[in-house]
Amino acid sequence: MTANRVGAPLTSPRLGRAFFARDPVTLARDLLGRVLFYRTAEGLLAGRIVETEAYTGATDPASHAFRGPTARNAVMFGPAGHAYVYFTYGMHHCLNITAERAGQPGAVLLRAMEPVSGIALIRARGDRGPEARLLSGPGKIGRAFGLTLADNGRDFTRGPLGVAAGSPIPGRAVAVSRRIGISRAVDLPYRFAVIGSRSVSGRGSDPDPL
DNA sequence: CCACCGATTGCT
DNA sequence: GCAATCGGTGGT
Repeated sequence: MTANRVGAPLTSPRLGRAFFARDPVTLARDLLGRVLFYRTAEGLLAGRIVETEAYTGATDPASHAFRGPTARNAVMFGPAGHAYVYFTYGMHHCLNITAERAGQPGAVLLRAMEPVSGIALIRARGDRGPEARLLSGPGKIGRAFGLTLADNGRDFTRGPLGVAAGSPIPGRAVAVSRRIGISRAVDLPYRFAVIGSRSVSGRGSDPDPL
C-alpha cells in the first residue's frame, strides 16, 4: 500500500530547533512523513520525506565530519536545524539537515520525497518520468529544488527553507537498512524508508532488509 | 601544486 | 556496465 501525500502541506506547524537537536539516527527516523518546503521566487516547492540516512559525525567513518572540521563541513559542527549542502560527482547537490548541538557534528541526508507542491516547476527544470519518481534520490532533490552551495548553512527554523510537522510514520511502516553509495561503515543500519512508497530511491521498491 | 575520488544519476 | 564532471581534501 502506498502512502498518500499529505492533504495540505503547510497547514501543520513548522518544526523548531528542539526537533532537530537530537542524535542523527533518531532524527533520521522521525523526519519520515515530515514535509520539506522551500518558498522560491518561482513558486512553492514541497515534498513529503520518505527516505533518510543518518551520519553520526565523529563516530561515523562515512560522515564528512569524521576527520574533523573543514571549510566544507563547517555547518555540521554548528547548531542543529541548518542545511548542510555538498556538491558531489561534479554535478549533484545533496541536502542534509544538521542534528545534535553546536560542537557535536551530525546530520541527516534527505534521500527521497514524494512530491507535494511545485510539480510543474520541477518538470520545467527538466525532470522527467512519473510524478512519484521526481524526487526519488538525493541528487534529484537538489536539482528539483534548485539547491546550490549558496544554500549551505540555511536555517530550517526560519526563512524560505523549512520542515512542516506533517504526519509521523509509525515504526511498523518504517524499513531500516544499510546506507547507499558509501564505502565505509557499510553495515550500520542508518537508512530509513517508508515501506511501500513508490518514491524511495533506486528502483522504487522497498529497500533490502538487513 | 597536483592527483584522486566521491552520501549519484541516467544512458548504453 | 559505465561515463559525466568538478570541488574538496590530502599528500608532495
